[in-house]
Amino acid sequence: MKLINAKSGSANANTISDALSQAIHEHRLAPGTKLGEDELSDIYGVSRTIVRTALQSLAHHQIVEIKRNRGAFVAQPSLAEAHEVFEARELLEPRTARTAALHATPDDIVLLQDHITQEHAAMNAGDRGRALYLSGRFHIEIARIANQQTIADIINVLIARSSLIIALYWRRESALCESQAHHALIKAINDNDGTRAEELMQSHLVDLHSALNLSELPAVEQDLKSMLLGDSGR
Amino acid sequence: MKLINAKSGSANANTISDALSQAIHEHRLAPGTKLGEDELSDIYGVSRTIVRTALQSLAHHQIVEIKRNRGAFVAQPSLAEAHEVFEARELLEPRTARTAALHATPDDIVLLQDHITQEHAAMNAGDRGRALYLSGRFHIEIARIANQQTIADIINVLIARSSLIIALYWRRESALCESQAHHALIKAINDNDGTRAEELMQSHLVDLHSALNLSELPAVEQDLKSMLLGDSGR
DNA sequence: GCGCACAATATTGTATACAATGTGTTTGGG
DNA sequence: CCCAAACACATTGTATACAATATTGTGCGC
Repeated sequence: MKLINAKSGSANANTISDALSQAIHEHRLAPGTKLGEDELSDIYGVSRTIVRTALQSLAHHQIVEIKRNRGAFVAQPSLAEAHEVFEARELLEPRTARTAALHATPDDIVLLQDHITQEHAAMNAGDRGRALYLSGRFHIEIARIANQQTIADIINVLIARSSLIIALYWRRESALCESQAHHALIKAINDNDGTRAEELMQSHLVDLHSALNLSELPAVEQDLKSMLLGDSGR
Repeated sequence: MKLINAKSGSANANTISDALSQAIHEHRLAPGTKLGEDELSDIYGVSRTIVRTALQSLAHHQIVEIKRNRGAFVAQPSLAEAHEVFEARELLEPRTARTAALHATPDDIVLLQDHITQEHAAMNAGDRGRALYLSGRFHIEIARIANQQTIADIINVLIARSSLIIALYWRRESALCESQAHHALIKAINDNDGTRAEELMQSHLVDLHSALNLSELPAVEQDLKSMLLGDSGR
């Protein structure tokens, strides 16, 4: 496992959980990956106490699963969870986008456009993981603009889980071109057109949701089992 | 501080956080109360390690605030947070109630009616705290019936925070008679009337939200300060 | 050679010891 | 008598030692 920000000697629980969270979000850590405590405490130069705090924090966000006496693993959301996450986002985000459109200041617009620019740059640089991370941040930014910190926190968690869901269930056929939808959203927000912003966000989320593969995929830990059971060629 | 379930010797982090959570929900622990680690580890007969895990869990749910080098305190949501929490609930719960109405089985109805009965019993017994706790569980139960575990988890957190908000900002004039609204909701759900369930939940939440005191209350910890500054009489 | 039981190892769970920080008290000076 | 600085105390933060559990490896019997 290779992680950035692995400075030795001066990391606290937040920096570790943030680093892991970002790594997961950018698909540098795949679902099912074991996150050993000793391993992480070596990497970050802190005791297991701190590492455990960080892992518990990630577990609360449901992007890490802690199995008793087995350790921490990057979560593998089930297909049911995947649908639930997007359904929750569809309840929260459209109305929040409406509010954001009514509250947005010129500075906010600049910030959002900056996001898009970076997103585009990452995409052109071939760094799909970073583009995905940035597109998630875009959604959180909208909740912040709506002056709804509580909803922003909830969306933050849902987006982290969405990243795992995309890693597991994304259909390769459908291209992940979020920047177009985001661009349209910025325009609606800039025009203070709440209704349009709400509609755009709604359809954007429906698009994402419908681009998921409907068939249940085998979990990484289950891969071995299913392969040994003979269906390796499928 | 006096807490139930204080068995010595066999508690894990979950039992402690659940006990504290319930105590907070039932208003046996007031906002601002200091939750000392040694104190809790004595009460539950475990080391501070376990207590800290429990407190961190509650902090993630935002019903406990951990101040670095100062300790853990029962959270004191600001008025802005209070509004945000109810706005989030208004986005999530009505639509979820609709789904529940369409999914509910006869067993579910029985379970909900059971809830109401207990709620009523607690109210008659003068145990307002327990009635409040049960009424919260009622809302979570609806999300469960809607087959939306993710949303149920979110609502669970929001309701815990709502309990703190009620403790801080409730107007005494307005009676807290939720069982009527809940009764009407059960009827709509029993009739599989999704639209009506959604409407009822919406108005129920608006009622709760509008029953908050609009003026910011002084935080408990600030009481001392403001008294020492001379405005003791206000 | 195969399967099961047992032992060795590695990893996590818990408790405790020590360090760091904040709080309250006491004492000295004005 | 009041204020301030320094000290003592209490509490939290972190690291480490030990215990419990799961996993892996080995050897014995069949």
